[in-house]
Amino acid sequence: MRLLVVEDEARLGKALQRGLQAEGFVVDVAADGLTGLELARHGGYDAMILDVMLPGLSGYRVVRQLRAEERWLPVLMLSAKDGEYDQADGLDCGADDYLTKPFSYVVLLARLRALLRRGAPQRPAVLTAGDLSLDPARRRVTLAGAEVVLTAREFALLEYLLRRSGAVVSKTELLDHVWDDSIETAPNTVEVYIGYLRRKIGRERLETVRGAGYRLAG
Amino acid sequence: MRLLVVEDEARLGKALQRGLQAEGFVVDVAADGLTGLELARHGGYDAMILDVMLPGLSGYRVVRQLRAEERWLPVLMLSAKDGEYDQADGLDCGADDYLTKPFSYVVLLARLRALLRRGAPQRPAVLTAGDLSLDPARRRVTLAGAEVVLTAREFALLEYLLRRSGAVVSKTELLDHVWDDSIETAPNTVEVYIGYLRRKIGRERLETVRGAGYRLAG
DNA sequence: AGAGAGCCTGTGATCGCTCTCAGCCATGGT
DNA sequence: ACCATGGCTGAGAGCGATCACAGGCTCTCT
Repeated sequence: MRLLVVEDEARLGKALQRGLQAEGFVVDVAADGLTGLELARHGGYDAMILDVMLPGLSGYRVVRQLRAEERWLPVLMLSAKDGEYDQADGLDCGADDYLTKPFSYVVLLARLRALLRRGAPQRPAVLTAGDLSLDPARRRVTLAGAEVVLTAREFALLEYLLRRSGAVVSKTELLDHVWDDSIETAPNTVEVYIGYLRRKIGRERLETVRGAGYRLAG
Repeated sequence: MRLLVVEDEARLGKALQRGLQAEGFVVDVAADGLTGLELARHGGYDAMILDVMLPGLSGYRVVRQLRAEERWLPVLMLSAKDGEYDQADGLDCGADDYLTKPFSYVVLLARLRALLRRGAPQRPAVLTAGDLSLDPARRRVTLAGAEVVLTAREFALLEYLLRRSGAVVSKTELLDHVWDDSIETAPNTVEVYIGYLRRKIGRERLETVRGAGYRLAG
């Protein structure tokens, strides 16, 4: 784990660096806001410990700037100010945690661990096959970059086919998984919706396997 | 946003509930560790405020159990113990933040906001989508720089949609997270409020996905 | 107590989606 | 080449989702 410590008070900076290195972290130290910001931008750190009172650029500004640039590395703020509004301001600027000096080293470590634990959020998978892609969360389908508008049923059908992309899927299987009341629904319904899909995503991508079902080009 | 408060001291629990509801949160309160754990498992909350000293099952155990079950909802711990090792223990059990009683309400709110931010896929202090921006801390919404005045419910709805910006959000999900008594409230209510929002922020920004829900232009 | 704001429900109209039906077409076996 | 089987498609009926409007209820502030 790589950490960036931005702290102008040399002694504290050194102490932090040594202590954190002893815990197995790789630690760089910057002594002012501007170099801190620059390093945070391009240093590839896993988290940042940021003093508020800095020469040049305050800690508040550093976080705000980082967040404005859509950089989301975890930031733990350090400050001598312990007023409730100072703390709230720091957090509302985009910091993830806030510690007031003097702080306990044990607490700093625990909070740092908590921050690192909450790593990058996993993004939901996007299903693709060739130039076709489907995003289940956004309910969006694109074909060679262009958006394709599908109805709810068409979407559900395509999603199922994409999950089995390349395999032959029978009409009964589709009725079971894409339609609610598979007994009541005629197999012809599937054929109809396959037809709709073909019109929207292109005929050649969705193959008929006579007597067996359908196959989406994988 | 749905919150779960687990606190056995009835007066503090009530006070928290009232205060947080005034901020637009949907808040449930549990008075002991076991019901708290059960609710956290299946309640679909966005975050949890958890007292350490609880009858039956301590707060430490509740978090540990939740994490063991791979449930990652953000947890803010409350405790009267302010020893550095108590704090470190709480965080190392899997809590995301730790506040010692007595705490400042302003700080609690700021830390809660930071926690919710961190849980979201993206985590700016101010939520934006295009020329629309919403500041949870200041309760302000601006559209292309001009302030938009929203009622409490409209604000909560927009905030939730913004946090899921780009994704399709179903009416039931909205009822769960933005409304208190989701069973008692008709889906039509959501439709009505979507209508209000559209009038205020512009029709084109808030798309209907028929049969699925609504999507805020991301 | 009264006024006003905000919140929710009920109703009716509209419109898009879903599915059925009936007939046509394609395929492959004889 | 012919037939049987299975697949495809255009048209349309019905239904369910969505939306807007209006009215009633409940709080809060004066």
